[in-house]
Amino acid sequence: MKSTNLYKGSLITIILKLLNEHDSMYGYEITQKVKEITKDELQLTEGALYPALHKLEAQGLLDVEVIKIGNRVRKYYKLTEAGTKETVDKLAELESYIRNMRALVNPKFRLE
Amino acid sequence: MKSTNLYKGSLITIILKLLNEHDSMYGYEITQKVKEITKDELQLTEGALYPALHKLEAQGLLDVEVIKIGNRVRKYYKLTEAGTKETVDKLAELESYIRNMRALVNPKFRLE
DNA sequence: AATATATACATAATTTTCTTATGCATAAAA
DNA sequence: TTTTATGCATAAGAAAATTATGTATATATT
Repeated sequence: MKSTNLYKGSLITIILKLLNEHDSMYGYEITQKVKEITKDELQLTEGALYPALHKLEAQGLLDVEVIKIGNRVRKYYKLTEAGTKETVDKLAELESYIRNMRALVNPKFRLE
Repeated sequence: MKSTNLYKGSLITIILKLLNEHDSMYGYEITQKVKEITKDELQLTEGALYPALHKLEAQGLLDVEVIKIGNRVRKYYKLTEAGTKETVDKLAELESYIRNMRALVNPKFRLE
């Protein structure tokens, strides 16, 4: 990632959600999609992305399929069933996080 | 902090905003205020909070005043002028973060 | 034809930020 | 009187990132 500290801890959520939406993606594709959606405001760094993908795979949340494009290799990742469940949890955590941060920084959102 | 990874990197923003709103607070008071606002969903840990306060003070963003309550000590922190400016920046970063994360996880929010 | 940029993966060293554990001490409640 | 709450602090370790490299092919540019 290349941005403010706030993105620390968000990478897994981002990866899972994009895979949830696009079914199958490879690493470089994920970096480009994030750049596109955030209009260059968030740039995933390879040093963060690849280890994160490996970790998710090791946890059984992603399956990987290696494809040769000409002489080059691509690794396509997709969610496992466990990965899909985890995505739901991570998205709920994000909503909770945003709700709490809004309440903390904006008294208007401190309801009931 | 005691919660999901998402809160990583948010502590400074939280501290600055609460001090911006309350003028002067001490460490323990900040932990209680955060608990109250988030209904126990976010608990600041002392191991994170106190070093963060010391760091902000060292950076010239906070001033400290030591008060004796009976035989006990409290350290009241308040924003310096630089601290007030930094608060504005941090809040803008948070809004940007939330906007980008919303766009990433919710295709509906991907407006030009 | 040569060179720069884009595509595509990977890992190691270091830094940042936090958790967990511990320590000291007083005040209030059970 | 013993637990809980108040109030500060720091050190060891873990987690997650940044930064710096490395390898290699494909495409654009000069």
